[in-house]
Amino acid sequence: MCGRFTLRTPTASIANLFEDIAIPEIPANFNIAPTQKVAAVRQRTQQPSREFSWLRWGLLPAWASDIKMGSRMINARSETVQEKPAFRAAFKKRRCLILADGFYEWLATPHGKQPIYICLQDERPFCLAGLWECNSKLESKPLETCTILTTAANPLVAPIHDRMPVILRADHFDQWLDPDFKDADALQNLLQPFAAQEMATRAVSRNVNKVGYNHPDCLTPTATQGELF
DNA sequence: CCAGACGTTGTT
DNA sequence: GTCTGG
DNA sequence: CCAGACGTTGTT
DNA sequence: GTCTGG
Repeated sequence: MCGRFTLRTPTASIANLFEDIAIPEIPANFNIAPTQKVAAVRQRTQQPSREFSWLRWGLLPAWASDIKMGSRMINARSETVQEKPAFRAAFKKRRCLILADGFYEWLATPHGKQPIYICLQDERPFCLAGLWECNSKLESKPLETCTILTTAANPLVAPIHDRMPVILRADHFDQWLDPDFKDADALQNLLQPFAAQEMATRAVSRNVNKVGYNHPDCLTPTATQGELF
């Protein structure tokens, strides 16, 4: 699954992914958690251009009347997302990209939970497949929220966890973002596990949840990586 | 018909 | 909003 | 996902 | 143990 991730790449490099979109300054965050604002790109219906948005992580359907519902909707299974009542409307018309450059999975060991950081081998930023919603029933201002799709773990991640977030290749951005693209099977085909040979894992400091979201020590390698599996 | 759920993960 | 269960 | 709380009453 | 908040 994906319950914590990072976005620490300098904003100028992130902007290179989207030449046509104005990207605001994005502070490095080494520990992005549910309910926080995540950096996203989306395209609204009947509007030609894409836009950058900050979205609250934890999808709250338009009809939800309890904000608690959103904090549990941090992931959507790609295998069932098109049918689930909480996600299917967003899947049809409100798909988005969530900017990231790595994510954490927690490996249970005899000595406790060991955070493992997973990113691309070249550590470049990438996009996670997301959905977004707008809810106006709860607060005076409309609340825009999102969720991250998950899929089966690839062979690199499988020893740590059986699920991983959907990473989209740049040549799939167009279809994923287009609210008028209706081919459900084609969309489903975008949600495959990312190539293991292009990714890397490393055990990192257990202080990831103590040192603070903006602290690079989140990614300090630990010495025990070889003993973990 | 109305009432109530609407989700994922990991663990047992 | 829409489906399921009673 | 993890960390932290997990309660009520009366008074300010 | 389980829920809530971040």
